[in-house]
Amino acid sequence: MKKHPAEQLTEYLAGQGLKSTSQRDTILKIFVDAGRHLSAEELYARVKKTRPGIGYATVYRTLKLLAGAGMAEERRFEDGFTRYEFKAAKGHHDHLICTRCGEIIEFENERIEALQQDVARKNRFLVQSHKLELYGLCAECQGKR
Amino acid sequence: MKKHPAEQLTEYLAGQGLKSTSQRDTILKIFVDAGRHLSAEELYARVKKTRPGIGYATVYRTLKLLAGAGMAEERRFEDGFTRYEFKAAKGHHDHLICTRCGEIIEFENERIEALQQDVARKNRFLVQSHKLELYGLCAECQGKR
DNA sequence: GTTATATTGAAAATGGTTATCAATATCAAA
DNA sequence: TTTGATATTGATAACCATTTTCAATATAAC
Repeated sequence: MKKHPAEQLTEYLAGQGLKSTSQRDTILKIFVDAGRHLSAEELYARVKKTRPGIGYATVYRTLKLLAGAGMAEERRFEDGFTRYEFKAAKGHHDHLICTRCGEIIEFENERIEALQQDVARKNRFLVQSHKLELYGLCAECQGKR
Repeated sequence: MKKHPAEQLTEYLAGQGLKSTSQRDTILKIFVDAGRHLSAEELYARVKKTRPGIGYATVYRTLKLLAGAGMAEERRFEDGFTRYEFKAAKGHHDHLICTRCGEIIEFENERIEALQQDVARKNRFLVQSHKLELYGLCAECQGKR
């Protein structure tokens, strides 16, 4: 019984004593519809098309808010850009990142996850989160020299 | 038959038509001696103690130079800081990062590496490099609530 | 030594992100 | 529904790590 992102946000805001605004609803909708791995700038560009009045700062603020609400995840890739990913109920996944065209492919591998736990255990380390990124060339870009 | 970092750098510079300077030698020495995972700022602070005359920009420039020479590796962790790691001949390794005290533990696991290749193969992806970071609490910090 | 040019240090510039602040919108209470 | 306390917004300034600029200086080849 999954809730729509919109109500999820509304409930979060109410619970925190924060207010619902049309800006937040708009940004969330565009963020969710856009798919994943958007930078603040990319999101801002899309938001502008629908609601030119919305400011840069509001996009940043909303992204932080969503991250706080557990609805978005902040990730820094090696290219130096911070991207946000809509966080549905689905489990953790990692990324293949094409260094040529920028394509990002998601994957999951529970055997890798299990081995990570082994490593952590050996180091008496309690894992809270992890990040695995494989950088290289996607199938298409391998042909392009 | 491994070369000293100093000569390694000298050879690289000569090969590129660049010049050896006392600043570069000093920064390299301090960087190598300091151990790993230094931010530019941390390195600058250490350099200042020995050679107060050396400027901020020169430290940044030298770090980039070393990265270009394959003697240093640039890494962006989730805390937002870029750190540099001296890159000896030793193989690739990954990191356990304590979110409380900042400690960074290195590890290697060839089974994980092998599984990564499997994942890449399935996606027809050619891996050039990768990054695996486990964030959590180190043994010491687990006790500290 | 001369000379061409790479390098340096200081300061200004850059670029992504965050803080400031007056104007405005939201929501609960009256 | 009007009011009032306060959260939010948009524009802009501020931040901060990193990079660039530029005149002065050091280096390496001649």
